[in-house]
Amino acid sequence: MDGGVRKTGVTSSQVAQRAGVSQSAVSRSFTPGASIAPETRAKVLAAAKELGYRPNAIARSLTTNRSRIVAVVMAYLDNLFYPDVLEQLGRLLAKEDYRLLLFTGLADGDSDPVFDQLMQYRVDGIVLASTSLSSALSEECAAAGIPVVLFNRTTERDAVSSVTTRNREGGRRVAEFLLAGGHERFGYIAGLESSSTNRDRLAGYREALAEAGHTEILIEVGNYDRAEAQAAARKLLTRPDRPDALFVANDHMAVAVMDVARFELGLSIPEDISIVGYDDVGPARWDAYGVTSMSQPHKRMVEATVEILMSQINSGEIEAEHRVFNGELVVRTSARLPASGVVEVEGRRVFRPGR
Amino acid sequence: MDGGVRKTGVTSSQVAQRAGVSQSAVSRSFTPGASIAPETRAKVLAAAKELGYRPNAIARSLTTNRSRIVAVVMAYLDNLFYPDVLEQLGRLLAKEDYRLLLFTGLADGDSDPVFDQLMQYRVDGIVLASTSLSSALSEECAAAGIPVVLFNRTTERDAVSSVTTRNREGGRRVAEFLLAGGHERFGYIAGLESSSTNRDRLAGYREALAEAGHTEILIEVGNYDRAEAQAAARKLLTRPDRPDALFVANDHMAVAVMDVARFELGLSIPEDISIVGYDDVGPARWDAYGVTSMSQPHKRMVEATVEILMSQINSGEIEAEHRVFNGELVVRTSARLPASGVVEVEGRRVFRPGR
DNA sequence: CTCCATAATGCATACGCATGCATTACCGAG
DNA sequence: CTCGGTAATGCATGCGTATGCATTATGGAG
Repeated sequence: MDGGVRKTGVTSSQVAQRAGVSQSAVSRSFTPGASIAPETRAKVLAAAKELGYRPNAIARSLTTNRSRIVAVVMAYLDNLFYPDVLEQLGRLLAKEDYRLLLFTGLADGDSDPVFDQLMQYRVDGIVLASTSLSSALSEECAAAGIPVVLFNRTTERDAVSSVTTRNREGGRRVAEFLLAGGHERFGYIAGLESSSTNRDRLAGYREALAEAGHTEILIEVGNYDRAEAQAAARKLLTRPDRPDALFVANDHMAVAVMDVARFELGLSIPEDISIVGYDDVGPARWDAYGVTSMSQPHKRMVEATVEILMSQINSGEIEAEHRVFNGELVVRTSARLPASGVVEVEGRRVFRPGR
Repeated sequence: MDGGVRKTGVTSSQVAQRAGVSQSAVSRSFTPGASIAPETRAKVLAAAKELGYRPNAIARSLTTNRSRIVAVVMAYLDNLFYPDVLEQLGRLLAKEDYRLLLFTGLADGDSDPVFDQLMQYRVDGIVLASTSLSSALSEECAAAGIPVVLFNRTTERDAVSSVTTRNREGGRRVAEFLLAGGHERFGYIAGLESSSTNRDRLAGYREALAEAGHTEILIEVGNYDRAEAQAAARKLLTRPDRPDALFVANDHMAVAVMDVARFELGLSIPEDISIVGYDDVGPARWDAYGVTSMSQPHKRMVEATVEILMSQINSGEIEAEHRVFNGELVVRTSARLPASGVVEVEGRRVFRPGR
């Protein structure tokens, strides 16, 4: 089970010998801004090329105490929102000369199980997408000087930064849209109930509905899972008092719900029921669904995430920073249109209720 | 731009001092199978816990010459096939106590740009999904003793293992299915033309059609991209001699094509045109699409990938291994049914032409 | 032509851990 | 009671790089 003899690579000393210089000179040749004569550097680079030398990032990390690796913990990869985020995250981190160590395959909620792994690799930063971290571990990170950014989740704890959108306002906006559309019976298909994102969206939705006199919301839980969302939809949509307006906590579940509504239950959308989702993710935009959905500006969110990381890594100051973005209700065909409030902005139809 | 003073973590020497033992003893306490007295180990672990010690994986890598990191290079994350693969890859690697370093955001074709990065981190293995590697670099890996596995691509080069399905046979099967359905005019929407996967699928398709006397295939190129595939579909489907049978190189493009066919061109599927895809990926199974598609057993493919990696890492023998799996044509509603050959297997309807 | 400031280079060491080797402790057999 | 064998432990060193410090080379000013 272990006979592997990995050939040890070319070292800086070997290059040094070849080039007739010291190991230090080799090191400096690969360090931007180091004090090294151009011709020496040229000699070194030539020798390095001949030998196929590449600096050993592992050894470098040992001395610099910087790994140039950012850990990303991500769940729900079957929700295209996250692969999108992942791809851009990888791109931006690469631009900053950082690598991305991915941890996946665990559920939402607590990332504690993988925490040891992260720490062992002395990552320079941590991004937790669609998941959170226990209070004890957050503080351990802060103590160790490792910046942590929650993506699309929040927590009240300090020392942990976050990047989110105004989910409460988003929920309100959805309610206003559905109310303006003249709907009467409101439903909600929840994500993971413990997630801040889900709680806030529901809170805003409920709030705005209550202000309009609608205090009853039919709720089922989908846990951000396609199959569970479909089961929830079956329950909700076969009731005698079936809602005529349904807010689904994200698009990943919304398209699943639409499949059930249309193909299992034979409902017409939006004639029989209006459906509004969240995220404005790929499939929601596809013609077969055309989900009316609260968009999240994920590009800017990822940019903010990387900005926070880089700033904290470079300054060494771990001060929790909370970036909150605005969403926009993108209007498509999955929900009845209100008489007014739908406007065209930058090629998209969005809902902006008049004041 | 750099004032960060990362607090250096707790070291094994500190733990040793605390526990009143040597640094070696601490190291051995964390090394399974090492010679260490149970009570000594207990003392060490206690001290380690008090101090919050975690072995430094970076330093360990330096001495063991093993990073326990596998690099994964992956393109097309917007095609759910790949996130699926990624998730499982992460899961299986974690089970083997390996970490996953992700490189993404680059196009199909050549992974050379990120190659330096990989090598600098002395990864123990490399998985190239939906992309390939130049011949020179492949050999460099082999020379360095780093196993490389191509996932869903092949190459004639030695020293590089691969995991694929029988794409040629898959293409044939699709052709047979469409022929059995009585179609007359055949089209193909290609993926990236330089990819082995695309070439093989088309070759099999063309071969089987030719055997049946159909030598003309209308071909447009979609490059595995949604927008390009839709543009290709518009061209192909507005021709006067529009095909009545269309094979699309993967499902990611197939659903895009269906959207164009149905919602832009008002075609009925499968009445006006039959569409067959490849991969049997998430959206293809959704009721709104119901794509008839060649499935790829991605779970087993990922398992094989990890098996190859582990075997080569542990043995140190880098001998190219090629694992080839069989697909199955899963029959849904996007293509006209043939009179015979569709059978029910394990809850799925598949096409298995009689001999 | 001399002298000094600066750039370039080498030397030596540290980073945190694993591991071969030597040493010590321990236990059972004779 | 002695001896040999094994388990447990410590010591010392190496892994490949970065970097502070000392030293040497260089070039320009006076």
